[in-house]
Amino acid sequence: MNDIICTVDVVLMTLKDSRLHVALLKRDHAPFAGLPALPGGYIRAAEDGDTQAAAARMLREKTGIDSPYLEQLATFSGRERDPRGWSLSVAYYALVPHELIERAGHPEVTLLPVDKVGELPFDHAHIVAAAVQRVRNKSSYSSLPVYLCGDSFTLPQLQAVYEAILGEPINKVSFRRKMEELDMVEPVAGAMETGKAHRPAQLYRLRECYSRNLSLTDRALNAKG
Amino acid sequence: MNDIICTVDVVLMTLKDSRLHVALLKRDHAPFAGLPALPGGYIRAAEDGDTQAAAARMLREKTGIDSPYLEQLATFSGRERDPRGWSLSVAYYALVPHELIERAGHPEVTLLPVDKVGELPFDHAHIVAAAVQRVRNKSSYSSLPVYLCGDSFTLPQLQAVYEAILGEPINKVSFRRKMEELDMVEPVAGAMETGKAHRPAQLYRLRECYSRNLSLTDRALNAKG
DNA sequence: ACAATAGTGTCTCTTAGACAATATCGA
DNA sequence: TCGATATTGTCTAAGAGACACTATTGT
Repeated sequence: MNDIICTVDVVLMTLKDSRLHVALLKRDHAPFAGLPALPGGYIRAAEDGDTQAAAARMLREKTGIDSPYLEQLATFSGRERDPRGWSLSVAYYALVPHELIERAGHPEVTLLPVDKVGELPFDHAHIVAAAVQRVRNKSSYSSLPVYLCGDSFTLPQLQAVYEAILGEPINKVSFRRKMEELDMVEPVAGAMETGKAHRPAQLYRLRECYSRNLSLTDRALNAKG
Repeated sequence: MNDIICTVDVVLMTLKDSRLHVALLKRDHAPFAGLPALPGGYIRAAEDGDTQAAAARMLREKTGIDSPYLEQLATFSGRERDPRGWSLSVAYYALVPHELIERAGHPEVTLLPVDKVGELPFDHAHIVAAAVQRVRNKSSYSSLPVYLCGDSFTLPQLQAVYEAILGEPINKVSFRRKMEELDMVEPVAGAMETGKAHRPAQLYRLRECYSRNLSLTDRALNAKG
């Protein structure tokens, strides 16, 4: 009665060498078996409560990661995108610290810089591009990038993360003012980053209340006009 | 093989009496036959190129409207939202001038203020709420509201539209500066709004290049902090 | 002339960015 | 002490909002 292929795909992103990377997996089934593609698969009505749950399951099964942040990106559909026929994929995106991927220890996961993705099966290159655009845009007015950091981090580190995503330097004073205003991080009392040959930096952590929700601002981080 | 119900739903909105309204239709099939709900229905793989085309078809068939602006909102899914079983609905939203709905002449279309929607079948109330939030948010930094105006309009009229959507007054000077900066409207040479007992206002129209694309700004229209 | 709203000039206040001064570590 | 980077203070410039003034219509 219903001849539509229903899938979810997840764009798992992280920061490595100060550049945004996307996680790809070699496909083990046709079509496009053997080619790297986004982790994804069929929605299983029997076991998935909704598409969000399906995406979380896919991420867990294929990469071993349980991401705190997993947001719906958009739905991609059409007759041409899958050689098997009319298909529909609900795409999600997740941001995690690099260590989390290492620790999950799924060696078949490969990380590719988002600007080096090139051709991918289906319309996955298109989905990745949409995800990157969403992350860039959302990072400019929210706390989204903290999900790329570990449990604790210094403000200069966090600023470097923002700069890596946005692709341009941010004024230090403005950045600190903005973080203050967003009120999303708090200093870890007494914890400093030591070992460097210079003044130690205060360690911060994400406030509990924002562990799965973003902190938003109506004024972008850097407005060049 | 695939037991997922695939549908699209459209949140068609307009401005009436300076308030945002949503178009609802009485359902003529079960489930919830007879109740007002969003225009929507099954995706037809045979005739719809993708979900966007399906949404446009739905809007055309059920309301007689061909909206210049039709954007994907999000996908709503789950086991519980439809009594028939696990379902997935790709939701779209459209903004049109009130006259366009009148002129289409589908009398079964009823307009309800978005804050008076109350209970609706499926999770349609939820979808409407998401659409309203999206429109409010997007209106604060883009030319989205011009789709609610007719072919030509005065700047005070347009400002009133923005104020109706955002729910708060906007500074007149700032608004005009912003419209200038967005560069999305152009004066219609020599055309003025006459007949009122005061100085006539210049008529404007949307620039050709923005007829189906938004003009964006990185600084919100009104920032209260 | 008067009421009413359109359109513009300008002042002030807020906020972003530049710059620089101070602080604190390891070597 | 020196080199390096963290953190903070302050000045300047750009943009937003307040206010008021001028313009143009119908009555």
